[in-house]
Amino acid sequence: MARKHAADLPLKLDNQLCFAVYSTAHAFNRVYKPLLDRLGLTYPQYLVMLVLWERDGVPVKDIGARLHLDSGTLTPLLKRLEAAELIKRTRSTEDERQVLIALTPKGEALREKARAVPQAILAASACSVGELAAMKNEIVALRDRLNAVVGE
Amino acid sequence: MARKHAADLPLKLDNQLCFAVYSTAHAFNRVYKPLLDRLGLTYPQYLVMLVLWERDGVPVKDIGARLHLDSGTLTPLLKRLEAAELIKRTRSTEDERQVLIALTPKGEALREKARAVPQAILAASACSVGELAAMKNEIVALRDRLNAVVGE
DNA sequence: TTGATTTCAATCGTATACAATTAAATTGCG
DNA sequence: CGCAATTTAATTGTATACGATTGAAATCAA
Repeated sequence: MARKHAADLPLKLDNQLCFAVYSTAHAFNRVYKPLLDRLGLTYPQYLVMLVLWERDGVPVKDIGARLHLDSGTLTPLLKRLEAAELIKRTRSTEDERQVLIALTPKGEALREKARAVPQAILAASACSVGELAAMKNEIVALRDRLNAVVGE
Repeated sequence: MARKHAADLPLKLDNQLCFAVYSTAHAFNRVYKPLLDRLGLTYPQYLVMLVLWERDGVPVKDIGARLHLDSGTLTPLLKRLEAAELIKRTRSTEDERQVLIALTPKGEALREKARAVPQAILAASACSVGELAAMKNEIVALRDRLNAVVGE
């Protein structure tokens, strides 16, 4: 008996970086929710739109590589964006395996309304732009190390 | 025309802290997956077990408050842990609204196997304990500011 | 060039997440 | 006390996530 509690410290929830990241992702989601509701988007749908606003007419694969999502997640999500008339899905003629995702005019137009979102998030985080950028870089570096272990 | 691209920078995926957090949570998940498979747990199930290993016999509400999860998520998750014979769910006699969650001997025993997990994660993150703790504190501070905005 | 391999999206099954509703139990107020 | 308001889990419906499989298309190799 009288075993020291030290051995249990690594198992303490509050000591785990992963839980901090996991719960922060949820906290972000709650902040984004009312903003994205106005755009009629969920957060993953918003991420797909961000990718498309940067570059249009890309195959599903590329979106997946960018967001670390596979076709099992993206196919139904993209069908919902198509049903909302924000994107068009067309089989590539050069490579019939690929489905190319393009913005509709409505999807293009949504970009203007979306500009308000990052500003609101910045305000909610109560940080300077510089602090946010620094934290982002740290987290991305961590993410990349983790991904390297799993093998990309 | 000739509008500067500066206005688009906040909409760039790679500039967004939230995406960094979101994708890091996924990266963690991928690292945890093979470790937790050995325990027969998913990551959210592992989080519930961490809570119970700290304190046993708590109502569903308390677990939800700790993990920021509601009964819609926890009820089916806890039923699966009960089916796996890791926990027992019993209505409280003092307050029949509450369901108390207690570890079974099997659930208690799993704790020993779980000790290997945090070590493996530490190795995968390729950081010192001090760096991880510092990053965790920063992220938790951010999370708490975000939660304050939403109102808890 | 054919045949095996690989690639890509879709599909299926399981497991979170969360909003909204429900039902039962408890609390609190007049 | 007595009833309204609140609390707690469970339920329902929608939307991710991801592993595994499938089928079609493209590539590679012999």
